[in-house]
Amino acid sequence: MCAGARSKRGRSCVGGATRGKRVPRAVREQQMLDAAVRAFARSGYQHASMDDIAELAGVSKPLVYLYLRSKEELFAACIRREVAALVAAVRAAVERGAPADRQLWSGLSGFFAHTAAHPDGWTLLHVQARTHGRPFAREVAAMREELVTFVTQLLAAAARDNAARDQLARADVSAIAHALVGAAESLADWAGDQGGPSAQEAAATLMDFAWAGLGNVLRGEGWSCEAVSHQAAYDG
Amino acid sequence: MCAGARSKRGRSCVGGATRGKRVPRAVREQQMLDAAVRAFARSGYQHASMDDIAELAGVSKPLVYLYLRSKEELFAACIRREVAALVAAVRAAVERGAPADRQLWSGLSGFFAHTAAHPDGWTLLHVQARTHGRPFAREVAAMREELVTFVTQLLAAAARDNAARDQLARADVSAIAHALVGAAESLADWAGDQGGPSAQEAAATLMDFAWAGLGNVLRGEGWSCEAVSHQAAYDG
Amino acid sequence: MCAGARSKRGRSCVGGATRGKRVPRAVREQQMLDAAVRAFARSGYQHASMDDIAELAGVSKPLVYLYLRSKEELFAACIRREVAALVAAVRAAVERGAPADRQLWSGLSGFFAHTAAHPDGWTLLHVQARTHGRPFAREVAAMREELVTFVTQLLAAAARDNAARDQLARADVSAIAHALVGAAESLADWAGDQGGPSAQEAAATLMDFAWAGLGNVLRGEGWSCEAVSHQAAYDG
Amino acid sequence: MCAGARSKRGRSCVGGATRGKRVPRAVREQQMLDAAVRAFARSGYQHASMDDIAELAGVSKPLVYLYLRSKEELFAACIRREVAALVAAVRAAVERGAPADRQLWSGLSGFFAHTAAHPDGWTLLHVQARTHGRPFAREVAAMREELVTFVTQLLAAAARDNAARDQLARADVSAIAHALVGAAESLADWAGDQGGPSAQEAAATLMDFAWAGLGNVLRGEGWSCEAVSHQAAYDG
DNA sequence: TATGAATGAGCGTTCATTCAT
DNA sequence: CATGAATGAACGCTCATTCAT
Repeated sequence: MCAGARSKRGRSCVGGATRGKRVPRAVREQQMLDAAVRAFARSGYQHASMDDIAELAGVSKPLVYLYLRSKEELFAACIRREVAALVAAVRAAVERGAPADRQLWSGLSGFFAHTAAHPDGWTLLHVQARTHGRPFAREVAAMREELVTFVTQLLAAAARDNAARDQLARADVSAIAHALVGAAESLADWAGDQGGPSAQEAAATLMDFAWAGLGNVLRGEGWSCEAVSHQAAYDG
Repeated sequence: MCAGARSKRGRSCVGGATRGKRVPRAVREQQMLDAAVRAFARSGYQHASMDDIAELAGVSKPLVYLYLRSKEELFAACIRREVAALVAAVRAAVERGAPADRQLWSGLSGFFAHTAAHPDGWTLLHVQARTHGRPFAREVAAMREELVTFVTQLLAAAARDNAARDQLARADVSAIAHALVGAAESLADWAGDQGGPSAQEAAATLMDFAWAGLGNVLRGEGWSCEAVSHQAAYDG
Repeated sequence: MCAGARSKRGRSCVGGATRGKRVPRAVREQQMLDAAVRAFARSGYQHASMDDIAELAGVSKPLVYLYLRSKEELFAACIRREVAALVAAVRAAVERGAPADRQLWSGLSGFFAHTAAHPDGWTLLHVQARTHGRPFAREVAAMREELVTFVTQLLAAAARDNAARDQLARADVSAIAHALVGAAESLADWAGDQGGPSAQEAAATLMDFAWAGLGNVLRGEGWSCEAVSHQAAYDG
Repeated sequence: MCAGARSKRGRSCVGGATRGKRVPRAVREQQMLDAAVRAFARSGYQHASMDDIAELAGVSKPLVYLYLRSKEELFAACIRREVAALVAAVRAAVERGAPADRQLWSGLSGFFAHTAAHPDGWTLLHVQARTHGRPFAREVAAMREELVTFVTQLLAAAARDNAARDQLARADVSAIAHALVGAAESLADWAGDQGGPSAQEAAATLMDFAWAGLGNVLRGEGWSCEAVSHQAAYDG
């Protein structure tokens, strides 16, 4: 593979890309996106040059421009593809119709499994996209909001079954959802390092940790800085 | 202020900087760091040019190089300053000698208060520093590890008083600490947007949410995906 | 020629370069080297800017970098080309198989003819290359050593036929070769000025001057500062 | 010495310079010239910065400007000083009134002795001054012309005593003088390297080599490319 | 479909030089 | 006599982008 490549720096093409062959557009585009996601994730948006990406994709630079117009649009296309893939993975993992906690757990499992399986994609979304200009950050923020909304709905569903539902302000639920998503992201990063937990472990830990806290809040029994109620947490 | 400025693009200087005046080196350096933190946080490392920073600081570019050697060293100096400031803020906020939960709460309050008061610094650390090269990311990672360690110790202290201490694996505590820090970061970001909660609210929500979960884990009563034990969370 | 040139300073391109046309890489490279040799020789390494050279070559600056990587490599390429050309010219001029003196004379003729025909190249080697960094100087020194060695061999060949061969220390031959090459260089410089001799004249003068001195040394009849033997030189 | 120096790179001052002391102008100027000659010779004109020179001289930069106006004038002053020193050394070495060959020999001895004793000065004149702009090269060329003229006069004096004087064209003498000076320079360079000859050896070798050749030319018995007269050189 | 050739624009960096004290 | 503070101008180099084929 990568037969005709005369890579200046000896790098080979990504995936099964073979240089010089006539290949349908759709396939070439995916090759380019593969290369770009990898390059952007590993080198950063600025440091990854169009030359690098073209070479990694096994095509000439003008072809990249022909298909993807500009570096910004290429980056945007990468983000869109990875966002779609992550959302799809989470959606597919969620067990619809199951109780809220089970849905949350399955969604988290899917999330951790996907980020672990696609580290470059996760880095692209979590690290690179936020750093380079509003439009990209917005795209990721939109996805994040989608996830937060999904979590919020699950929390609301749980609350619906609960006697204390009225005491639950919408803002509280949102805040908890944000905290939960942030915790998940943090664990996903940590899981990416060596020494971190597996996807299953991460999901389990987070559920252990979060669900009780949620119940607590729903019952209106939150920890209070005024009270000495912190005793409640570890007293039997 | 900014009297003699002949800003090419009409931008004014940051802070109380006045262009053209003779100022002692230490003062100028702080002005430069102020400008650089702002520029880096808002435009990103690559997009913020040394020209921009110099102009924002109200000095000429060579002076920036004379005092701070290079763009990389300038960025590093910014990160170091902001890391030190954030760590100091948290340290100062923690009520030493208080019970673990109270310490955690006060630390979180300090954290949220500082990030809210210094949004550019927080963006620099949380968003920009991770993206641009290992050395910077390492510096921030070290700070993060320091916070995680601090949280871990608090959790361990809480566990020590608890009957179920033996059931608590070290890894679990670490994971929870990571989750907690991630949740805090997420809330700090959210609080930075308009519409987000205040520092006090964020700290309170997170404590509500986290402390119960922690107690739950400590009691070994974690949510389990096999059991229907999720009922326990919202059942009375 | 130099049709589309919009030279900022009104300078025209070197040689037959026409700006803007698509030209094969090999040709462009030679045009660039032509321009660079000229610029370096006339302005010096530091004073000749890459902008100047690009303009003189009738191309844009990035193209120079694309083909020749950096100013240093460009300079090195110039030196290598001129070294090769000078050595080739001398080699081609030498009449192999002829007696040593005839070989020396023909070599000198070739040397003077080439330096006179390529004054910029000669300046580059003799004046500029020695001044700017070890690697360049080394390259020229290597060529010089090659010439010195060649001369040394000729002198040794002459000595071999001579009865006094044993009295000739190796160091003496080396020293004479160095002196001879230095004399040739000096004459080449002088011939470059207006008013200087032609190549033929220079070669003849130097031979007149050198060959007798050489015979003298070979016979062990050198001038001596102690003796009044200087009389021998101008006495009949 | 060099007491108050806060050299950024730990370099000490040249000679006996002591930083910060009040020192008469003439002395300071010589310190600066010492430093500049050294810096220019070793780093080249461009690479030696005014900061380096000031630091090496143990003074602040503005003082250098106060005394020597500009980098170009500083360089010119260095050249003038070194030219004067070299010319003075040669003049002092020449035994006036002695026969021409003895004068030439003593002059050469003085030349080699001085260049060996002041390698930075010699490098400045022979390598640096020619490379950087016309005015400097002219200054050195003038000195060279002075030496060539002196040699020419000696040769002419020798010829005057010779029967064949009429056959000696002025151009020939000039050419021989140029060759001789070039040979001397080449030997001076070579003597600067390790492994090269001493001043005395260089002078002796050059006289051995040159004086016979000169006599030969004066007698009109030069080597000829047409004749097979090269035999004459090494035949008894 | 695919590419070799070419460029405009900008950035990081350096340095000779000058005030104000 | 001597200097810390400050800058205008230029240069090496890179890169996204576009023709012409």
